[in-house]
Amino acid sequence: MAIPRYTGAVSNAELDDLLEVCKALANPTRLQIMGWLRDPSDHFAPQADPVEEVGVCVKQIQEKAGISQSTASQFMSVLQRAGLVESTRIGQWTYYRRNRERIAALPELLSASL
Amino acid sequence: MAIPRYTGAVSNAELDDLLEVCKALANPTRLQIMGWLRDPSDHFAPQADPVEEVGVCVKQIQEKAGISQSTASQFMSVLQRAGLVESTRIGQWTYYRRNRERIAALPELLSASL
DNA sequence: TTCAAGCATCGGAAAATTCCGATATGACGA
DNA sequence: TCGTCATATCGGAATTTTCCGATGCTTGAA
Repeated sequence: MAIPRYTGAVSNAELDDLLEVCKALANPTRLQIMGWLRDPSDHFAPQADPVEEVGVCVKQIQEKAGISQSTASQFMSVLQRAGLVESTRIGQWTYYRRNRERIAALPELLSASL
Repeated sequence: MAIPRYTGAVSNAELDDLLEVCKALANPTRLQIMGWLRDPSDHFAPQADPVEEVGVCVKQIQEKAGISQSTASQFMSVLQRAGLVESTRIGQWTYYRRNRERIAALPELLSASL
């Protein structure tokens, strides 16, 4: 049984975490989407449920980004797995919104890692 | 001639910049290297020139990371193009060190973009 | 000048990512 | 119950990234 060695200021889990975030953001469209989600009502048309509460549905993101439906769905999954967005299913829609806590913690994670 | 439209809080150039940073960090080895460069003397053996001043030579990084010489050189180029490290050539060695200003500015860039 | 060390670049095989259309699932309305 | 809409997932072609060995360049010592 190997004894884990203390390797620095940041745990491996945190580094893996940061890596996932970087991979998720290492795509121009996904990075843009994150920007649009900062001010949803500025970038997306009105929809059934209030944008500011639940977020933006996949269809709106797909149209805005000019990508296929399947790609839009996959992109949002990638962002969600990285913890950058949260989702709520209401009826036939899945609404995505920024994960504010997580995003607010990123600068600190960055400062601690590089 | 198209008139550029104001599209939000962050310029396209800044987004491209952030994208390059994310791409550079979206690799486990490169991310690790950035961490090692925070405390070079803790992670690398002594070398001809003082680590704290000029940085770490490619050979040390290569050995620490367990990658080939060519890969080490390429990885450092990627990090440099993203602005994350600076280099100094002294004799036969190329020393790489963190770009402190740039790294210090990252949290703000991040906060402004997502 | 010659040799070796350190680094950068080239060429390419393998792996991962991108992004699509097709298809499946569940919700809603007629 | 059917058909439609929004979304998720599957399978795969195209592109990009990864990472290597081979090669070329520059420096410093002999």
